[in-house]
Amino acid sequence: MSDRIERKRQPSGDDARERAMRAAIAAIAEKGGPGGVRMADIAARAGMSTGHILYHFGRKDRLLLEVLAWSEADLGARFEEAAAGAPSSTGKLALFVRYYLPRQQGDERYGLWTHMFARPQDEASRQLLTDLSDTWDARLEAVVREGQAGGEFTTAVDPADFTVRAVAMLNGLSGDVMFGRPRWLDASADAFALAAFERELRPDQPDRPPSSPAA
Amino acid sequence: MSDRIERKRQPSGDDARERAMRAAIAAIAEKGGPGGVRMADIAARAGMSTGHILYHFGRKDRLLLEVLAWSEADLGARFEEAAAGAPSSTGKLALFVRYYLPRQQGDERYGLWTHMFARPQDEASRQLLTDLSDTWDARLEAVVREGQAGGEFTTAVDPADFTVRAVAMLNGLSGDVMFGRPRWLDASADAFALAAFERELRPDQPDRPPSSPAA
Amino acid sequence: MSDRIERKRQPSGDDARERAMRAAIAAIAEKGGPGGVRMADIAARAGMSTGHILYHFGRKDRLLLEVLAWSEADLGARFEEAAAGAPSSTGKLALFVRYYLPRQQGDERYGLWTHMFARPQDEASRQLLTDLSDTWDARLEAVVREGQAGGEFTTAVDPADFTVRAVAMLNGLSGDVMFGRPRWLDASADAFALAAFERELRPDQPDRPPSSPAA
Amino acid sequence: MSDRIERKRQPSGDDARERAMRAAIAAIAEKGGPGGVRMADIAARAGMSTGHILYHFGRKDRLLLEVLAWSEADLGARFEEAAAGAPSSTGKLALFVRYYLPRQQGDERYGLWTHMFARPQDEASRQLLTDLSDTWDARLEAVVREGQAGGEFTTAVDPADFTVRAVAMLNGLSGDVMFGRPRWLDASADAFALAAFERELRPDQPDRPPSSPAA
DNA sequence: TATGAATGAGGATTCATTCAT
DNA sequence: CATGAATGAATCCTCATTCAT
Repeated sequence: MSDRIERKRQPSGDDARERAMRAAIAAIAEKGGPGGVRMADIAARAGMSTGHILYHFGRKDRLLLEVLAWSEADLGARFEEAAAGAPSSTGKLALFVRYYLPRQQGDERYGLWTHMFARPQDEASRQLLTDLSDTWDARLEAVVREGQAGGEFTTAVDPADFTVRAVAMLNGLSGDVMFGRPRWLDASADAFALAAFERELRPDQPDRPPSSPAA
Repeated sequence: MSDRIERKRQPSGDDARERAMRAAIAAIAEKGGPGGVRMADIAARAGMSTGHILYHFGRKDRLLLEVLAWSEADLGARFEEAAAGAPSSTGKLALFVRYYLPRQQGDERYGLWTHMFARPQDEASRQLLTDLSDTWDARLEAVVREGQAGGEFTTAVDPADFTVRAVAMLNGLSGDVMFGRPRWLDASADAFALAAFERELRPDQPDRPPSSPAA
Repeated sequence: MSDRIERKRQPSGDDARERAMRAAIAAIAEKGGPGGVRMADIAARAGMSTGHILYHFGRKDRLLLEVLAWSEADLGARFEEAAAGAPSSTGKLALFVRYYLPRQQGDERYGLWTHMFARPQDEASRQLLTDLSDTWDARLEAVVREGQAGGEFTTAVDPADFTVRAVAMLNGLSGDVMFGRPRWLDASADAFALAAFERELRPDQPDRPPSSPAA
Repeated sequence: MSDRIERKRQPSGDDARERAMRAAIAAIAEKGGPGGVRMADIAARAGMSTGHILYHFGRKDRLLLEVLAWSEADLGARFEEAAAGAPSSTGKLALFVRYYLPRQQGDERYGLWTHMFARPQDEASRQLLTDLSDTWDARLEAVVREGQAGGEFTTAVDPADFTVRAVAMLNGLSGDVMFGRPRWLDASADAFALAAFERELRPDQPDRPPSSPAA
């Protein structure tokens, strides 16, 4: 994917790369978005010079892109590990929602996504972004198929179609959560989404009432 | 709502205000987003000085916010007019989708939304943004309720809950479309969304197959 | 020539333009060349902000170009005024040499010339530079033709050809003088050039010996 | 001369030095001047690290200076070899002009000269530059003297004086050619200069008309 | 010799915003 | 209302040079 991926864990310089990325994430969280972060903020946190950071990443947007890819890869791995230990597909579905939605208003991932999505990218970056998105799609679709195969989920739902709708909804919900839409201040977007998914995938379950926030 | 709304159609200065807003919309479309637009671009297009524009709007973000409110109000009005002439609730649903989703990659509305959502706003602005969103929610919910009342849509669906899910999905889809996610290059996000909504609201209809892009 | 020329002497802003140009000349002289001058130096000297200077000139090189044009126009005017008062063509020739050659090692004109000549310019700038050069050529050629018409100079010399050679030589000499080539430390490049020109244009004059520095 | 000159052709490191210098020349030609060339460009072309290049040359300007000296020495040697085989002094004169003037707009020598002349140098560098210039002067003067001794050139011309004038003119012409002064786009600066020199050194020759570009 | 990571000063340029007129 | 001159903070990025290995 990224042309740096295969160089990970190189003796010396990759330590610097990783430190820079960690610093960037922290700085973004603190400043409330990638736009508010200056290279100097990141450099200061990482304990290196801006020049050194640029030496590794070339330009700010490239750093941001790599940070996004890196943190998404990390989150994805953690999701998969958690999912591997889940007892049921329903459990995996719940984990997907939990890992995918932003945890809080300051969540740095979402800001990174919108920042990168917002501005025109070179083709390689667009591809990376697309790959990142597709990977999450694939994870969800796999959960659905597995649930169907195991008889947990109805086969009346087309997994691919469901996935597109579900991820789109999750993305939309993410925006609301990040903005602090009042609705999600006292209700859980997590629970809301999960309930909706379950109603569709497990229609015969004892009826949960439609979740509250919409009321 | 906005402290300017009530001054609309006032004799003189509103002409300038409107010219500025139209210019802003055009400039945003041309530059591909509010971030790429300078006050000077807008001023040039509007045929006035930047100073004059700021005289009316105070600061750039305020202008942008008013532009968003203004263009959403306009779009909403056009939707309602169109919906009023639609023969069925299903038709209104289709119109909602059509008006709500961005028409194309350069659509200036979406950029405006994400721009405003992205950065910390004063409370008044947050409220305006929330109102704007809520208004669209209300429009969709009204369509659903009307369809249920008329027997067109199933009453098994909770209108409020459906609305939240539907709008979230539409928002997520908007992001994909604006980014140019390959999936929506050859398939219609409009049709995809509409099909999904109809399957849920009119479950007994002759089965449409799940729409293609997800396949 | 410059698209600003006609706006000279405008009430307010042109004062700023001129102040900026004067400041630039002084700064260049002090720092020993345009390369060593920062916008901030110029701004400080002019008593304005760098932003204000860029507001008028757009970018550093444009400022430098206008400074060159402005100072050359001024020097040219002063030459022409002096020449008008000269009793003979020989006198005018001497004045040409005196005005054209750099007066000293720190002369800001020459640095400006080489700076602008050195880097790739847009077509408009190239044209301006060419015009500036051509104007000096024309001045010298006029002196020669006048001298021939008045019988002071031999008509055996082709004025256009002579001019090209003479100006080229003067340019080459300028480089030597600015570099501080030892030869011109104790001898006068002025006198050397003038003697050469006179030998060619007034061949029957009592023989001056070839000027010393070449010895 | 240079404190490195005597180490030339030393076993190991001189290979690296020479590779670096060749790379520098190529890079300068490509980037259109020494200013546009980064150490990294040179290093990449030479297949070594910037660190290694600096290890050999200490600083960029020093490298540039050595490149100039090296390429001038080479050019001078080639001129002398060619001149040795020329049948007449007139032929040698033509060769001098041909070797001395820049061959084309991108000629890397001229850019190097002006780059080094432009900025303040330490005394050793100034001396080297002066020596380099003087060497060319001496070459031309020798040709003139030889032509006079052989009866080819008139003895009415003082060789030293002529040389100073001729080289200055050639330098001035070089600037014009490098800038792309329109005059020399369709006419040959070579021919123009040579004609002028011949008219002076061989006054009784069947009259060539003054060369065209000046017309 | 050779590398390349690391530095850090340097500097132009951008633009929203202010304000005198 | 309207202008546009003036501000000046904000910041990315460049690149020669150093230095530990």
